[in-house]
Amino acid sequence: MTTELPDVCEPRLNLRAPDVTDAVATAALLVDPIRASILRMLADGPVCVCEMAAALGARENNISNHLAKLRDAGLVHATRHETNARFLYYQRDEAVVAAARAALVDVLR
Amino acid sequence: MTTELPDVCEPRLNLRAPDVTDAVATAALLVDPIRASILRMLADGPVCVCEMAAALGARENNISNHLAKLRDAGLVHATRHETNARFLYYQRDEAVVAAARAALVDVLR
DNA sequence: GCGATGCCTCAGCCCTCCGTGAGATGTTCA
DNA sequence: TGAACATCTCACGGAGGGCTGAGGCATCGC
Repeated sequence: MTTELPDVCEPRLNLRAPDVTDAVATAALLVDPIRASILRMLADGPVCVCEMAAALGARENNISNHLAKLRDAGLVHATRHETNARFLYYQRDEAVVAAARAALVDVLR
Repeated sequence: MTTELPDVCEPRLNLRAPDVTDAVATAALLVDPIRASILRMLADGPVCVCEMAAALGARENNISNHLAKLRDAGLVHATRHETNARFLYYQRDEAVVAAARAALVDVLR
């Protein structure tokens, strides 16, 4: 990459717009503090909805709304607890998370 | 990190909320396609406002509004062209960009 | 079975943010 | 000097997204 300013006085009108759709979609998920906190918490292992609600000081249906968006994006999925199936434990899909991370890093690299 | 579900039937109410303020602030800048495209374009070297407007198909005052937010965040700064001072060339502050990237990666890692 | 618990979905209100237009500043050129 | 250009700032109107409450489904303990 060139850190120099271009010599020409004429603006370059042939510059192409980069493709940032994946990075923007990921940023749209991270822009909410609750969703960002959820993704960070799940980096340390599975967490159930009521645990997230308690840790983040939010109501459970609010957490559930945000989890729906993360689920639709494929970043997380839920499994029921073996001995107490009332609890839904969420965990990340690390392959999708890695792709999302790569898209963000590509913009800021 | 543990990928296993916890054995206890009692939810863990002692989980702490992570600090995601820096990542959220960065995501708030990347969530707009124009700002994300600007940051990606500037990775290849300085670009002036009219060049961004032409490449992205947006009006110059719109680009300028977005550049103001990136400037306030310290991610970019402007220098006038030496031989034609009408043109403002923007470039990234790579130290700030690296910090923003690190904050995002920390949430998704 | 019945109540309590954990979680989900949906509609509604509210707030924030983006694009636009107008006006202002600074620079170049004739 | 005046016109054209490049850019900035601000106020306004509209669209999108978050929080809430109500209602519903599934599971566990008594």
